[in-house]
Amino acid sequence: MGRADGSQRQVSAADVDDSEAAILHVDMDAFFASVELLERPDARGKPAIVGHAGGRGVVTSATYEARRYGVRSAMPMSQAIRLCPNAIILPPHYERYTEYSAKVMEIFHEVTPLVEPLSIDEAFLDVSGARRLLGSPRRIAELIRSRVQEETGLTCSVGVAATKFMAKLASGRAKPDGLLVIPRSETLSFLRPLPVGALWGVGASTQSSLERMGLLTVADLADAPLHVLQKAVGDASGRRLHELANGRDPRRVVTESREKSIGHENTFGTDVGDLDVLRREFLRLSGRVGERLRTHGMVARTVSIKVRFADFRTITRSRTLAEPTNVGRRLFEEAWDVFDLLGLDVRQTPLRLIGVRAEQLLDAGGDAIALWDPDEEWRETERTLDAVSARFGRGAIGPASLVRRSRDADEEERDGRNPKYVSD
DNA sequence: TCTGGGGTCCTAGGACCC
DNA sequence: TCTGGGGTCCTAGGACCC
Repeated sequence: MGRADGSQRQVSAADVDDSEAAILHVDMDAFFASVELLERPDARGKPAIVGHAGGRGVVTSATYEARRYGVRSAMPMSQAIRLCPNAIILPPHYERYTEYSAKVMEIFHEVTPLVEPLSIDEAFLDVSGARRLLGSPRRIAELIRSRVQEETGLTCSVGVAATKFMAKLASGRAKPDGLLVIPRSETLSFLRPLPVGALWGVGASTQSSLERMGLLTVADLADAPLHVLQKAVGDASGRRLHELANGRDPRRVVTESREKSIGHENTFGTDVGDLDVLRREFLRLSGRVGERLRTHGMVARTVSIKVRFADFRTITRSRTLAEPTNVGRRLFEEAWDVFDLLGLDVRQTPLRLIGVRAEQLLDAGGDAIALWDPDEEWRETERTLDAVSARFGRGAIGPASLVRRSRDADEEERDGRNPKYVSD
C-alpha cells in the first residue's frame, strides 16, 4: 500500500518510554482494498474502491489514493464514483478477507495469547507478559508489523499505549503503515487538544449535542463536572466519556466473548410491495439465522424483525418465545406473525429492507434441543420435526426428545475425546 | 447524496413481584 | 384512601462501531 502523501512514515523514536505501555492496537490498512490489490497488481498505486457499482451499495473499503478524492467507507457508491470517476471498482470477496484475517490473527497469537479481536481487521494485544521473550512493546510492535508484511504482503498500523483507548488512538494516528507509541506520561497532553469526536463512542449526534453546550475539546470534557455530561448524554455514556477524557480506561484485553445476537438483513434492489416476496425473504433470512445458531450450538429466546420503509424510517418488533429455538422454521413463524401484526399495506408502502435477528442466546447444550450437525440444512430439521409431531403430536418435541447433548460433552471435547451424544 | 450488513450498548416506560 | 421503593423482564428505538 502506498501512503496518502509523500510524508515521513510515523514511527516513534526508539528511545520513547514504552515501559508502561503494554497494550497494542493493530489495525490493517485499507484491509479489503489491500487484499484485493494482492491479486490486482495493475490497480496498485491507483484509486480503487471495494463495493458493487450501481444499485444501493456503499463503499466497503477504499485505497488511500481514492480517499484523496474524498471517498470514505460507508459512503454510497454512487457518491463515491461521482467524487472519483476514474476509480477502479473491485467487487468484494469476503472469504479472502476471512482467510487473511485468520493469518494475521495467528501471527498475533504467536506473540501473546492475550489477543482480543475487535473486528475482522483489528485486534488488541496485551504484551506485558511477552517482554522477557520478545523485548519491549515497541520492539514487539515492529516485529508484528514486519511479520504481517512478509507473510501476507499487507501493511498494518500499530498503536502502543497504556490503555486500549489510547492504543487505538495511536494506531489511527500512525496510519497508514506506521507505528506510534504514546508513553503513559504523555497520555493527557496527547488527549486534551483533540476534538470531542476523537473519543470512542462520540459520533456525529453526540458531538453536536456536546458542541451545543460549548464542549469542543477533550479537555473541555475532562474538566466538566460529571453530572453535566451525564445530563447531556446519559448516565453511562457521561461517565465513560469523563473517564476516557481524563485518560482513564480500565478495560482489560479479553480473549473470549460470546455472541449476544445473530441476525441477517437484506436491502432489496428496489423496494418490495409483494407479500409473497417478503414472506420468502423472511423464510430465507430465518433459515440462515437458524443455521448459524446451530453451528454455534445455541438457541434463541427472542426473535426480532426489522423493517425499513422507502423513506428510511426503520422499526423493529420482537417477541420472546416460550421455548427457545434454533430451528429456522420456528424463527420464521414468529417473525412472520410479528410482521403480520404490524398490519402494513405493503402495496401502498413498499419496503426497502427486512431483517431477522435472534436474541437472548442460550447454550443449546443440556436441556434444550440441540441440532449439532452444522452442515444439516434447516429444511431437513423442519422435516424431522414435522414427522415427529405428526406421529407423536407436538408435545413430543421437547427437551427430552430427539438428540440431546450430554452436559459433559463440552469438557470431553476439550479433553480431546469424542463428544458424547445421548438419544432418548 | 441518498444512505450495507454485521453487531454492541444504553435508555425509557410499563408490567409485575416483593 | 392514597400511595412506597427496588428489582427484573420485556419491548422499541437510537447511537455507535467496523
